[in-house]
Amino acid sequence: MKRSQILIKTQKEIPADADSINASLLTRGGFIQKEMAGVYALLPLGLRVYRKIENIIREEMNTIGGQELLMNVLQPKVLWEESGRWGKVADVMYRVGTDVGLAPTHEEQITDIVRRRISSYKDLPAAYYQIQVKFRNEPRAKSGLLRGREFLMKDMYSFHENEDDFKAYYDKVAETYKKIFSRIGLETKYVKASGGMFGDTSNEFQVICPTGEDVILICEKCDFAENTEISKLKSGDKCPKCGSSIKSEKAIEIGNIFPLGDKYSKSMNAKILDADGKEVAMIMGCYGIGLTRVMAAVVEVSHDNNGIVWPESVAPFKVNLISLNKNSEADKVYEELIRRNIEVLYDDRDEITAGEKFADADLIGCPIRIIISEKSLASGGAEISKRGSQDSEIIRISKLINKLAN
RNA sequence: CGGGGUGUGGCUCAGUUGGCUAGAGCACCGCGUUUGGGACGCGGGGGUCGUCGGUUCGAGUCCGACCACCCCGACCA
Repeated sequence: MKRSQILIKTQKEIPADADSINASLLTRGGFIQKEMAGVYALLPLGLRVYRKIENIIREEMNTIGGQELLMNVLQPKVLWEESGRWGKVADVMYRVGTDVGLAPTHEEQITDIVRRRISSYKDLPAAYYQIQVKFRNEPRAKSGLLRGREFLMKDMYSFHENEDDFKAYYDKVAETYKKIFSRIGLETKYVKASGGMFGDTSNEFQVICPTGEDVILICEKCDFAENTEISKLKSGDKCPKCGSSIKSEKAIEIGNIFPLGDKYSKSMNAKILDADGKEVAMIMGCYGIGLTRVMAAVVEVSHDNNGIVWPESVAPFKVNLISLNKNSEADKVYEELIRRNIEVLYDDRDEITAGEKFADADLIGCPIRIIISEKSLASGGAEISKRGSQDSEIIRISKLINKLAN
């Protein structure tokens, strides 16, 4: 993609209403545009990052047998009355007229879909997921993409004939979540937490970060971790698992998995016949990842004074190619990269000073920067450097493409 | 939803005790000079000063209501 053709308008100034690092850098870099509190549009650059995250999640969900489907934003009141949540979630659910609401989550609808199609233990276990927009009327939206009123989420729901089967799948999902976040470049803690809307305990995936809203207690040695909202421990206590010291850390919750038991299957009459011909309520679990929140979390933990430092797996482009002094060599390299399917953002703009191109490249944060200029050509080729590193080297143009291809 | 703060070109802001054609920087358009860390000169375009009402000879400026955004709290599937 040529820089002169893509809709990016970087800005030097921090937006007056940017309340967080992610809002500031993503806005300045041209990834997002705020429309109102908690509502952001993904611009072409932001959408590219979002798609990378989405594809990683989709791939991993498919690997553990998740079947993708797409449910609805508009939710009928009658369904939510069945589960008894129409009144309960009134605060977070946007209403459209008197009988319709905008979906903040989809337990009701997935249960409705499954109960009308599955009536035998032979069809279980099963897991269904979607990647879709959610609406939650947050009393106070804040922190850019971290707490929005409209946001993108992957939510999966699993159905089982018994608790044991559910538990095995739950653990499998937890493992897969770890893998997903690690592929995205985020190190997570697996944290015991309250069930929030559902009342039971749940497990959260937290990224330790000073700008996080949550406070978690973690063991310095082992993997013990609890959210302070449910923990009886405090910083300095002994770890109940290994006896080491517990410390508290601020963190961002990017994923949350819940055992739902038979809460929805019972209230909504989602039953199957088991092997003995006995009618039982299905056991359910639900598993969420906030995609836009993940995007924000990456920025919160991976940036420097000059801008974002994207992990390669979710970077909008792998390479940021910069041409100085208008030269045909850079054009040729660009064409070759495109031909070889290497994602490249080519800063081909004339009448833009070198400093401005460098500043833009740092702000946008692609992992690899290549400069082709009179100076670089005179020293033997192209200058290549990694975002976040001061080091750079000159590489012959003939070798450049192969180096980038792997 | 309680307490506080802020609303002035696309962005960041200035605007004195109310005073006549509302400013700067960035961005944008034109011409020229520049070209390895957010260049410079000259010339341009772009504004219902959040909205509505009030006070006044006169309101960006004072008063009231409302709206929006931000902060602290409550809330957070």
